[in-house]
Amino acid sequence: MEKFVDLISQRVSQAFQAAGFEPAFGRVTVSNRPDLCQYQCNGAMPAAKTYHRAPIQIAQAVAAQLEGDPMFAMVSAVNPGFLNLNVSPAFLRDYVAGMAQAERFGVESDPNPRTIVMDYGGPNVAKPLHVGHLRSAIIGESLKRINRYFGNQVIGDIHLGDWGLQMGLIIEEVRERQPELPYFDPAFSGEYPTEAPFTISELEEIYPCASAKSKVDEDFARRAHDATFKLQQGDRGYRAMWEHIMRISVADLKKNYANLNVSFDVWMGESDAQPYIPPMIEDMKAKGITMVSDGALVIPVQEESDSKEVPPCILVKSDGAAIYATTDLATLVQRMQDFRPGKVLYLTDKRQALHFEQVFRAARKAGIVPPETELQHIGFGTMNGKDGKPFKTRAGGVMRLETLIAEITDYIRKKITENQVVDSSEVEDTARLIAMAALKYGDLSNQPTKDYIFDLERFAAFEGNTGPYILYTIVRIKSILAKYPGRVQPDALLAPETKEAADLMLALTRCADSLWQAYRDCAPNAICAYIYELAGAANKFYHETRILTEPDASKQAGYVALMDLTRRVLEACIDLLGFEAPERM
RNA sequence: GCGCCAGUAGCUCAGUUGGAUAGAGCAACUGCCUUCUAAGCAGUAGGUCAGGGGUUCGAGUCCCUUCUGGCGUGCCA
Repeated sequence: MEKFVDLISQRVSQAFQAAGFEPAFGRVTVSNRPDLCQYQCNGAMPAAKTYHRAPIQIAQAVAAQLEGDPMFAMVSAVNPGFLNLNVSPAFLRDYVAGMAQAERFGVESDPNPRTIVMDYGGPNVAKPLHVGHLRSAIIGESLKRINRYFGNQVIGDIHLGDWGLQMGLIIEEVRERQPELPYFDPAFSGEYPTEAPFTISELEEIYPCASAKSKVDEDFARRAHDATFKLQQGDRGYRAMWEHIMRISVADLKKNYANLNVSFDVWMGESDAQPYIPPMIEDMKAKGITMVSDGALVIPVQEESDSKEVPPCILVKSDGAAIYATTDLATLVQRMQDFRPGKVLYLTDKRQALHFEQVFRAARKAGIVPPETELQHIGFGTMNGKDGKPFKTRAGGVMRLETLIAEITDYIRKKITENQVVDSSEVEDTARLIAMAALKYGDLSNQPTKDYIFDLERFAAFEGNTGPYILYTIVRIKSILAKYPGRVQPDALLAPETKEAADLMLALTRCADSLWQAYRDCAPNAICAYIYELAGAANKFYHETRILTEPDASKQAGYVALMDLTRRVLEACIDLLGFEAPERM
C-alpha cells in the first residue's frame, strides 16, 4: 500500500500543479501543531521565492483547488503561508481498514532486496559475555529482523574471537597449572582425551588470570605469544586443547544468547578465515598493492581527499603474525565466496570505526568485494553507569551479562508478585518476558551511535517510556479481546467519531513510515519512538471509550477491530525489536 | 598536534529535507478507580537549545569560531 502521508502529498502536489506551481512543493508532513491540524504543507513558502508571489496567496490558491475534496475534512491557508490539513474520517477509516486486511499492514518490501551478511555479537571464546556484548547482540538482532521484514535475505554471523592472543594466554596458563597433560608433551603421539581438562567456570577464571599475569610478567607474556604462534602453525597438541576450549565455550555462548532471544545463522570465527589468509596475501602482493613498512607488510589506504591521516592497513606484523585486519579481510574473502552478499554489515563498538575504514578500503583495493557490494560499519556507543562512565559492578569489575539479566529479572519478579495479577505458575516466564522488554527497549530506544546510561530502576519502571509500558498496553488490549464474546472482524472498523479514535487511527497509519525509517537508517530507535506514540494513543482511546459495555453492536465491533489492529501492529513492532508480550502482567 | 562524535528542562532522552508556541519520560505538585488491568488517563510547574558571529522571510537544525567532555590517531581486538 502507498503510505498514508504519500497519498496526501500526491493530492496536494496535484493541487499545486493545478494552481500553476511545481508539484514538488506539495510535500506534506505530519503537523507539528496538532492543536491546529493533523497535516501541514509548507511548500508555499519556498514556492514564493520561485514565483515572486506572497506565500499566503500561493497557499490560498492551492487551498482553493482542494476545496470539497473528499480526502479532507479541513483545508486552510494561514499566515505566513502554511497549508493546514485535516483528513476526512471516511478517508482515514478506509485506509486503516485496508491496513487491517493487508499483508504486513500494507508495508511494502524493499523493491531491491539483497543478501546481507551481518556480523554482530563478536564474543571471544573462553571469556564470559559481559555488558559490553549486550549492545551488539541487541541491536544486531533487531536490525537482522528489520532487514528480513523488508524482504532481504539476512545471514547473521556471530564471528567468534577464537584465534587471537587470548588462546595462547589460556593455553599457557593451563600448562602452568597442569604441565603433565599430554597436550604439552611434544613426544605424545596417541589419542588426546575426549574430555576437556577444565569446566566452563574454570575456563572463565583462567582467562582473566592469565591476562592479568601477562601484564606484569614479561616472560609469561612472551610464552603466551609463542603458544599463540604454535597454535597457529598447527601444533597437534595445542590444536586439541583449542578444540576443547571451543566446544565448551560455544555451548555456553549458545545458552546465553538463547536467554537473550538472540540467534545466529552461522557460528564462524576468526579461525575459519585462517586458510584464506596466505592465498589472499599472495594475491595482494601480485596486484602490487602491498609494501613493507617498518618491517610490517601493509596496504596504504590514504586517499587524496582525506582531511586526516589514515594509517595503512597492516596485513603481517613485523613478527610475522597476522592481525585482526588480516583476519577481517580474509573473512570477507570467505563471505564473498560462500554467500555473494550485496551488503556486509558490521556491528561493533564505535571505537573501531577507523579500523573498518581501513579494512573496507583495503578490500576495495584488493578487489575482494565488487563495487556493487556495500560495506557498512555501525559503531555503537558505550553503555555507561549512572556516573556516566563505562558500566561496572559495585566492586569496579566488569559485570557479566548473566548477572545483569538476573538482577533485572529479580527486580521485575518482585514487582509482579506484589501486584498479584499473574498466576504463580506464570510468574517466572512473565518476569523473563518483561525483563527482556525492559532491557532491550532501554537500549534500543537510544540512538545506536550514542553512549547511553544504563539505569535498572528507570528501564524496569512500569511507567513512562519503557518496555514494560508497551507490554502493559498490549496486555490491556488482549484482556479486552479475550472478554469480547464475538469474533474480531477487521472490516467492522468505523469512521472515527472522537478525537481519541481519530488520533489512534492516525497513529496506526504512521506504521509504515516508522518501519521504513528504521530500515533505511538502521535505527531501531525509530520503532521505539513510534510504538511509544501508538501505545499512548491506544491508552487514551482505552480510557475514553467503554468497549465491553457498549450497547451498539456495530460500534462495539468497530472498537474491537481498532483495538485488535493496534495490538497486531504493536506486537509486530516489538517482534522487530526482539521481545514479546505476556498474556497478563 | 590532527581527526571523529557529543553538549537541548534538576535527571534521562526526542526533535524528520531549515517552518508556527522546542517535545516526551522521570523526579515535584493537583485531579480521576462501585465501571474493560490506576503498570493507566488528565493537568500544573520547569528552557539564554554550551558561548559568540554569520546565511535566511524564518535556525536547536546550515556555515565560521571559541569553550567543555568523550573517543580515535600502524603492528591488541
